Amino acid sequence: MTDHSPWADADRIALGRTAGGGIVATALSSPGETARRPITQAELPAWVAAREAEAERPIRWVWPSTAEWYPPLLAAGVRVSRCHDLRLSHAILRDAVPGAAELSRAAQWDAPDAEHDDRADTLFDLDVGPQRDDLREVLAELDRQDAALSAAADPARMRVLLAAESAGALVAAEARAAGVPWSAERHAEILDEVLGPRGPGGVPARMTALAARVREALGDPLVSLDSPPRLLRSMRAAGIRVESTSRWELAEIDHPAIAPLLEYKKLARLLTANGWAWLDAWVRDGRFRPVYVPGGVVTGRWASSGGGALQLPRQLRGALRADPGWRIVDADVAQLEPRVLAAMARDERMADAARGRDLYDGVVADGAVATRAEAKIAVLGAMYGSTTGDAGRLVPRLRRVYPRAMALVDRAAQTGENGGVVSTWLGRTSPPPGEEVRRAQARAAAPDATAADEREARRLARDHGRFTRNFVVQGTAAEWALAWLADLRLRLARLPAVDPPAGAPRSGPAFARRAHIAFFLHDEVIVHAPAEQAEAAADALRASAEAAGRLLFGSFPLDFPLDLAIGPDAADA
DNA sequence: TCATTTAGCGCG
DNA sequence: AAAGCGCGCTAAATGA
Repeated sequence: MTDHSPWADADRIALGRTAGGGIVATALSSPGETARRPITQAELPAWVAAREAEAERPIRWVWPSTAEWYPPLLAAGVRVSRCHDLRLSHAILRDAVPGAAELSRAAQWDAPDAEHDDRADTLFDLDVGPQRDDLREVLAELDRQDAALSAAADPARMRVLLAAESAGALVAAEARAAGVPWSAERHAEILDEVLGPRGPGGVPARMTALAARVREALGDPLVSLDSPPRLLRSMRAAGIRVESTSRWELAEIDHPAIAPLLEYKKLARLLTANGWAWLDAWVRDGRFRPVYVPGGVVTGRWASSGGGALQLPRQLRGALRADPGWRIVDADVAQLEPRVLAAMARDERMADAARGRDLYDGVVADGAVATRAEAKIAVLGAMYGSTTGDAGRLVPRLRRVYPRAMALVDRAAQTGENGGVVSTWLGRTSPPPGEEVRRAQARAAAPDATAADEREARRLARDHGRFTRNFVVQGTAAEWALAWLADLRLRLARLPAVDPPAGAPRSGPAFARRAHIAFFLHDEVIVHAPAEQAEAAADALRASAEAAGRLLFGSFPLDFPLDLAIGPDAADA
């Protein structure tokens, strides 16, 4: 490089706004700011793309919020390689670094992202944006975060966490822009097959028929099956002794009304949650576009808002359909959470049980329990804090065989029960016990406390202990998954662009021209890939899983095997 | 009448 | 009515 452009040399480029609302970029290198430039809204995508192209090493774009700043770039076909999401990083550092008082005071960073409107051409909603989008504030917050990072318990791990969290935000925006390839035709077929044709008022014929059978069996020709209180009264009148109308309780009952009622509930659920109305509202042009909310769960998992992206019933998986000439490459990690637990605890015996096979089979082979089903109950029970029933009986046997892993979750539970804070492998911290817990403790400690007060306080403390027990595992699993996604998106981005099918529009998001992440759900990734890149995408998924394990846990001998399938070409299906 | 809570069930 | 963690969504019930 002869030219030494400050932009090409920059480690980070921060984006913000001037007092007048214009966009301004600054180049940041280790000594400080090296260049500043105003950019119009219209030229921003091309300018960003040019910086990405000329950079000597990957640029990290620093911006207030990926959810607000990235979608317009994606709409213009521009991707970035890395970013630092100030809002997401703020939330992590604020809670994880005890001395980060300045971050706590900068409360404007606690406000949620503005809803991005796909149709609007404004970058964001101005009543949320200006205060933290102001470039001076962006740079001030970045300074605060850099300082907090240095003060973190383990700055190196925290740096990985912030990078992973930010990369996740990029994936969320990209996956939404790409959409899940979804066959509305196939979805409607499934609805027709399962629910039957829609009768008067839009009520499916099979539901009407089942409801009639239930009412007949109850001897109550008018009862509404959709109202739990009325249904409960009607069932009791018919001599059925139940406390609720939930499925798990009804399943125990022997009565002619039960079978059709359970079937009715199943259909009603499909109709209301993912029926024709859902199809209408959420599927357009062959794509389902859920709104992902990175960092939306306290543990660091993503949440979603709208469309129920995280609850798509297995029943409808058949509607997930690749474009002609493309393939669905679907991968999920087998037993992610117990694997992560084994690695965190450095429990080599548990890692041995997991390596190269189904972890539950390994637990059986270790003689801890007799069957795979028991192993699953025991392992989940250990991570969730079960104390009764089968799990209560089986968990102690696990404690003898995997003392290190069990000690880790037991300690996390004890800390939470005592009102303490626990943290994930990379350093995300659990929220302290809430108001309700503290009030109950205070009541139980008062001189006039009753036995009931004390029981209530202990119950709430144990509830919080189960939460912190699970937090360390669920949260670290979320970190592993973010690392997997982050590495995967960069690998996929290196695949060559393919020509769109003849007649297809040649413009549009550049990433739709190659294999890309189309869906993510805690431990599962769906890649939509041109047929000729399907194998490369599968290799990338596996290589990224391997890389994520090494990034978090170094040389600890544990693998993260994927259940991976390449779907059929649409034409074969 | 509208806003909030509850019951129930889908996902990991 | 959950035991045993974390979510979102819908319709009905309840509260204001």
